[in-house]
Amino acid sequence: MSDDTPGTRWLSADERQSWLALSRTLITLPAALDAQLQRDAGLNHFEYVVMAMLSEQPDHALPMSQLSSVVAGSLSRLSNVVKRLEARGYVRRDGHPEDRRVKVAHLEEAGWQALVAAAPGHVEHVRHLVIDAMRPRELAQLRNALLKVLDRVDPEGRSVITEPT
Amino acid sequence: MSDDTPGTRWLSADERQSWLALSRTLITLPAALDAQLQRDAGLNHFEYVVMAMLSEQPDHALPMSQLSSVVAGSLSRLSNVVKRLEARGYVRRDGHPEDRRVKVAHLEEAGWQALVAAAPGHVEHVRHLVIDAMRPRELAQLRNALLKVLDRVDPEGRSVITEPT
DNA sequence: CGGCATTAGTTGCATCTTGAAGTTTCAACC
DNA sequence: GGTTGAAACTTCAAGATGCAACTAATGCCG
Repeated sequence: MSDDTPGTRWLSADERQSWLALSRTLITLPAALDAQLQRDAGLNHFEYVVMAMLSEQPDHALPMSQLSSVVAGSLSRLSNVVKRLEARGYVRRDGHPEDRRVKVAHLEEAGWQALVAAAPGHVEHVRHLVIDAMRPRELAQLRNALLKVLDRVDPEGRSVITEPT
Repeated sequence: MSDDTPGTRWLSADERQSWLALSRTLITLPAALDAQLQRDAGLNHFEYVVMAMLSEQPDHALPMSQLSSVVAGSLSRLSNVVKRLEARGYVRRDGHPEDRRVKVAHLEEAGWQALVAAAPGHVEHVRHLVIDAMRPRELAQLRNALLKVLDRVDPEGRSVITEPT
């Protein structure tokens, strides 16, 4: 890129390399995750995350908008996904007794089963692609850096992710 | 997740936090990039990357399949995108004189102009979300970790990205 | 109470992506 | 030199996403 716009702070060679690595990861990794899950479990990554987050709630349930924060997706996207999962019998949507605007997504038994069936292969894959690809030290550094990015992307930071120890 | 499958090495708490941070980034950051570029330049991130990579070639041109490696996207996806860019007059596809199977994507003047117009805002945004969000040291660590991931995701490693210095 | 802004969620539409299948060209092999 | 296999692309149908518009319920404020 040319540097004829004095007002813009272009990236240094090092910064550019880092950005390219991240940019490439954003294009490549989701495709790899989707492919494995789709092939082995008939789910895409986002669907998996939605069910996984539900499964970690004490009662396997969460209102739609809270769920959308937890999975970091738009409410619109979540609504579509939950509709699909509901059609497969993986999830149910109940009304909320105290606030009739709220719909509570509830993981069904079949959804739990699908999750349990998909989890080992998925974890295996994640381990292979990320966790086992580097030393614990480097993994911690990765988390540290990504948390700073997430803080910029979503300043509200309703992230469930805790600070590194 | 339950640990009743002895054969699976589940993630430790630390590993899980790191994976969640990455997973969340994969969902969140592309949306942020697309939103800015779409709003300010009428391009999505992938379209931008395609034109940017073309612009960095000596002759502003590259065969489709080589381009698809450089941008790390599938050939099918690239074909669709280039067709759109061609319809806007941003790119042209020429035949290759020595191998008639090959189509060479060529960045047009209008595409170059669009890129030059979009770049400052995009770089600004990338700086804000990633580069300026952390210290140079941490940025280097981020790159180091992501390169290891990329090595697993695409073992062929036709990446143009060089090793950290 | 009556209106007004806000919150929760869904949906329609236009766009994008993917995966499979098809075309054309080249290379290799006997 | 024909056949077979692979490579380079494109295309099409099916599914996924985002945005904006919409409904509906709640909260608030005078």
